[in-house]
Amino acid sequence: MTKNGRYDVASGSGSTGVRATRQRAAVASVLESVDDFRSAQELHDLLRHRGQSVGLTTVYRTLQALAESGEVDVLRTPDREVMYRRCSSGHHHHLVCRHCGRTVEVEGPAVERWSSAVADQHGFVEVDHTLEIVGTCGGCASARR
Amino acid sequence: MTKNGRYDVASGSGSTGVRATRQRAAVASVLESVDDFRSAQELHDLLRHRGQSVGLTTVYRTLQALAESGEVDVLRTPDREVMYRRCSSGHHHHLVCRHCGRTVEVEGPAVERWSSAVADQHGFVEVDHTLEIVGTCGGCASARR
DNA sequence: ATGCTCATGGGAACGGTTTTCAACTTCAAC
DNA sequence: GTTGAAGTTGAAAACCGTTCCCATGAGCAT
Repeated sequence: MTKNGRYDVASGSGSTGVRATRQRAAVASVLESVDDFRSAQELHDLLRHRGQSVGLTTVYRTLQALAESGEVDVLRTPDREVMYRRCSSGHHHHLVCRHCGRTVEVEGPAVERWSSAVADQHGFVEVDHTLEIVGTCGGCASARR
Repeated sequence: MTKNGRYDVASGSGSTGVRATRQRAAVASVLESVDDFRSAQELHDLLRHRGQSVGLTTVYRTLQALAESGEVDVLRTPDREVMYRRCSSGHHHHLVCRHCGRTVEVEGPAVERWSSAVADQHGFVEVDHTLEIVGTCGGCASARR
């Protein structure tokens, strides 16, 4: 929520060649202002309407970087679009409303244990998993009744 | 494994306008002959090499139909490709090798219970979920050691 | 201020998937 | 067996999210 022109992105190190730019700050800030999953293109549009235009290419690059460093969560919609959302650190899953996109982060220690047990049983190693729960949230359910 | 030209696809009804064609039989049969996930394009190639060419468009259409009717499972790779695999009926999840694609179907009643409980807790209804476990299978693990 | 290096962004390229549409099959009815 | 209505096919073009190219621009240590 910085009001002036100041910003700081990944304010750390100084040795690794990662630079603080207006664009990265803008992407980080727009992510901060929404709390559901958004596609790169939607974020690009939001930025334009805010008067903080950032090239689409840059939006993609920045989101990828953020995803890689674990600062945003990634979700793939059925229509092959990738959605992003700032997230809390640590491993978690999502409960997403299929209508409005409302998202709740949930943890499932039991699931973690179960999946590694199953993998083990079948001789799989370096196991990873994806789990997303989609449904209709309370609001949307009453709205469309 | 029909040796002659005969085939039958969705041999039923007769009233709903769905027809038995060489192409649909070919797609069904190639799916029968593989047991890992394959992309539409891979299946299209396999068919060509078998001398049972089917247009790519038709392969896509047929796979979509099969997926819709629950006769094949669908998986989306990180690189936005959709993979298909014939599957057993009923709800299940997959343990997939990230290197060779080897796939094991697994069931997780605990996961089902957990996810619907979580959804309930947050007021979500009509809940669905996706869970895929990816890892390196025993074979690939030793091969790349 | 300078310069080295990294970052940006418009436009072209990519690639999986879907659409278009005219020619072709299937199959129920005769 | 023929016919004809309706479903099916497939080559090529369109689609569309994403990535690449590369000339220009901007951070930051000096």
